[in-house]
Amino acid sequence: MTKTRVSLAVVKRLPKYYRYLGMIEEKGIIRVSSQELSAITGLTASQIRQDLNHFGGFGQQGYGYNVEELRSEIEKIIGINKSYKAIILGCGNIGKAIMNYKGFKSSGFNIVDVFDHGDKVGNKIFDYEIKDVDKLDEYLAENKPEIAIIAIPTEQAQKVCDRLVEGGIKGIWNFASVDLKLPKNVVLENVHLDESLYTLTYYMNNLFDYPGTKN
Amino acid sequence: MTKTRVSLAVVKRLPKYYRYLGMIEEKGIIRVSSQELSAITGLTASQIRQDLNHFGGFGQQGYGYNVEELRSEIEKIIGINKSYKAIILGCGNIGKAIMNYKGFKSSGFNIVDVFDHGDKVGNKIFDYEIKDVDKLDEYLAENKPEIAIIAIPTEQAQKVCDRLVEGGIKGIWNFASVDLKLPKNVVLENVHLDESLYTLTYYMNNLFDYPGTKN
DNA sequence: TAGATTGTTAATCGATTAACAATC
DNA sequence: TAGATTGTTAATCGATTAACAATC
Repeated sequence: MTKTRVSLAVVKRLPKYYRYLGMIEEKGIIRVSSQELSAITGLTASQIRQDLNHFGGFGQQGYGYNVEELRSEIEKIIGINKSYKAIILGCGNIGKAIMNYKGFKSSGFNIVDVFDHGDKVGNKIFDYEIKDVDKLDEYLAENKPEIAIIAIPTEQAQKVCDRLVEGGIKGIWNFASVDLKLPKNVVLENVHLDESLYTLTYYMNNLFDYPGTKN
Repeated sequence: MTKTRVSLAVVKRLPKYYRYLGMIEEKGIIRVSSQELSAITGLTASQIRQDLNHFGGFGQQGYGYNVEELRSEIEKIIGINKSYKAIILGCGNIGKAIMNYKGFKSSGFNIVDVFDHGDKVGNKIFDYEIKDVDKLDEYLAENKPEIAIIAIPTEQAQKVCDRLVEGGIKGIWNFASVDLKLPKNVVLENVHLDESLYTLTYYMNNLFDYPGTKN
C-alpha cells in the first residue's frame, strides 16, 4: 500500500482551510461540517471531504469536524508548527517589504540575515545589517538556514540560486521573474508578480473568460 | 459557433510564453517551432500548440511561429499593449514596494495615486503625496482609474473593495489575505503571500508530493 | 434508535497528451 | 516534390462532483 501523491491543487487549498478554520475558531465555534465549510469557503462539501481525507480521517460521522483539532492538524501538515531560519537575498523593495512583514515571525519564520552587494553591504535596514553576498557560501555552511528568499534582479537569480542549493538550502521562495533550475530535492515556490498582473489585465480585457473568484 | 471559454490554466501560461518569446526575440531569433518552445519552457509541444490555437492560428505548417509576431499577438491578448491607470490603497511595506517597482511603468501600468489614512495622509513617499482614503469616492468619480491595488490590512480590505467597486474600478490586484466578495464583472487577482509561503513549507515537509517545478 | 454527516467509491467533467491529416 | 510542422481531432489522464454505505 503506497501512499498516492497529493496533487498540487489540494496542497494549494490547505492554506485556505487553515485560514478559515482560524477565523471560525476565533469566533468560539467548536464543530463544523463539510457543508458549513463549503458555505464559507465557496468550495464544494464533497471536495472538502476528499481533500481532508488525503491526510487522515479527521471527522466523525454524524458530527463533523472539531474546529480546533482540524486546524491544528492542518497546521502540522503544512508544517507551520515548526520554526524556520530564513535569509533574504536582496534588500530592494521586495526584500524590505518582507523584512518588515510582521506576519512572518508570528508564523514561525525567522528572517535571520539579509544579503546584498556593493554599496549596500554594511548598511542597516530594519535592524538588519546587510551582509555581503560574496560571503554567502561560508555563511550557509556555518548557519544552515532552511529557507532562502530571492528578491534580487532576474539576471542574477540563477547564479545565486545555484550557490544556495550548493550550500544546502531546503526551500527557495523566489520573487524574481525566472524559472529557476534546481534539483528536485530543493523546493521552489515562485511569486511571479508580473504574471499575476498579466492575468488581471487578461481578464479585464476578456471578461467572457473570467471564471469569477475560482483562483 | 460560440467561442468556448479559455480555461484559467491556459491564461496562466500566457505570461510565460510572453516572457520566453521576449527572451528569444532579444537574441535575434526569427522563427520558433512548438518543439523548440517546448524545450525552453518545459511544457509539451502539443500543449503549446493547443494553447496558442485558442486565440488563433499564429503558426504556419512546416515553418513554425514567427517570434516577433507571436509575441506581439500575445501582448495584445494579455492586454499589455494598452496603458492603465492604477491606484494603490495602503502605503505600508507592500504598497511602497509596488510604488517603487520600475517594471510596471515600462509595461504600461501607471500608478497615478496612493491612498492611506490617519497620520500618513499628506506624507510624500517616492514622489507620491499620500491621499486620504476618506476622499476615495470623489476621486474615483473624477479620475476613473481602471486598476486598484489593495495593500492594506486584511480587516479593512472588504470595505475598501466595496467602495472601489461602487466607484467603477475594473480590476483589483489584492495583496490582503482575504477572499474578497465582488460582482463578477470586476476582475480580482490575488497575491496571497502567506498561502504561497505555506505551499513552500508543505513541500519542504512532504518532499514525496513535490511535483518539481510544475507550478 | 433515528438523524446526521463522514469516508469512500463510482460517475462526470475537464485538461493534457498523442496522433495524424492538412498544408506550407 | 519531400520534409517539416502546424491545427485539430481522438485518447488518456487526472481532478471534481455525486452518491451512498458506514458509523457516530
